[in-house]
Amino acid sequence: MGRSPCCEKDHTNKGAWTKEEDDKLVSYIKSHGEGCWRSLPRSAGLLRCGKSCRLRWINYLRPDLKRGNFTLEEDDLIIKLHSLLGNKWSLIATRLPGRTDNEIKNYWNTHVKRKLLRGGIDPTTHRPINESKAPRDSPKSRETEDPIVKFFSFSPQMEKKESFGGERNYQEGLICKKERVEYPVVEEKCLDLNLELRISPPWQDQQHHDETKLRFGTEKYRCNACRFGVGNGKECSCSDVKCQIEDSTSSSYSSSDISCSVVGYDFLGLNTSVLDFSSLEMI
DNA sequence: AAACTAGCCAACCGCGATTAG
DNA sequence: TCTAATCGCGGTTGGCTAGTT
Repeated sequence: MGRSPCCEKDHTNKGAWTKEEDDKLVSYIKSHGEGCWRSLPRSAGLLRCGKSCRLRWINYLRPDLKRGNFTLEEDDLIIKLHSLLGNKWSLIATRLPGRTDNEIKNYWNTHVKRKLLRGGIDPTTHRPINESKAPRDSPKSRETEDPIVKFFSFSPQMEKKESFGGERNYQEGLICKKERVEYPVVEEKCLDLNLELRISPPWQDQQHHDETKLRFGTEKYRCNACRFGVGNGKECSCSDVKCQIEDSTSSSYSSSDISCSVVGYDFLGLNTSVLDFSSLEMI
């Protein structure tokens, strides 16, 4: 019973990929598309395991990969996302277009981790090292002290009473300037983060963008799932009014004015408007 | 110039979840 | 419903390169 084996392990190459293998893989995927990694090696004439092909494509050959050094913005974003998601590299990668989970993971282990440690930040907890060693007390104190909790302990839709001030503070790690701001605290929200994550790139797939624009004459009419790549595993039909109406994360719109630009999306289980990480102050 | 060390990163390994039969 | 393969992910490793002694 069950499926047939994915590959004959005795007859597969291992180790570094050659230019010829790369070419074969690229040209095969270009003409047949991604998917069915099991049968791909044989079809493409490669003596590789499907798993190996997939890895090579995703981490190295994909045309949309961004090469070169990480920018400061990417750096910050990685730290922020890691503080929220931990070692969920694939999820983090979805927020960094052109970067792969492997690349981010490597970057984290070789650069960011060290940088945080130098600054006295525990890269695992994202808290000052001294504090990380100390036993945690009550949930209440966590709510008031944990910068991550602080960040999510307010609704971004609430009006700011004061503009952000404050200074970058390495020792404090991801210290939110928001502690200086009077925000009504939305109780308990962050203590029980819904980690059924619906997180995805903030960027817009160009083709999708073009198609939508062509259809509506504007990119305005896009559901959140599409706008943010948040599909929740459901098939996207964003160009349909139906889809827009079913967009459960919408906060307010009328049928005559459906605009994703005013609609929130569900990030970490929090209904919120667009989450702008640039508003998070970090190192 | 040679030996050693540290950093980097592509690729492998093993595991859990999902899915085909 | 069960079994086994596939897929995707995170952790780890090994080889290459650059810098230092």
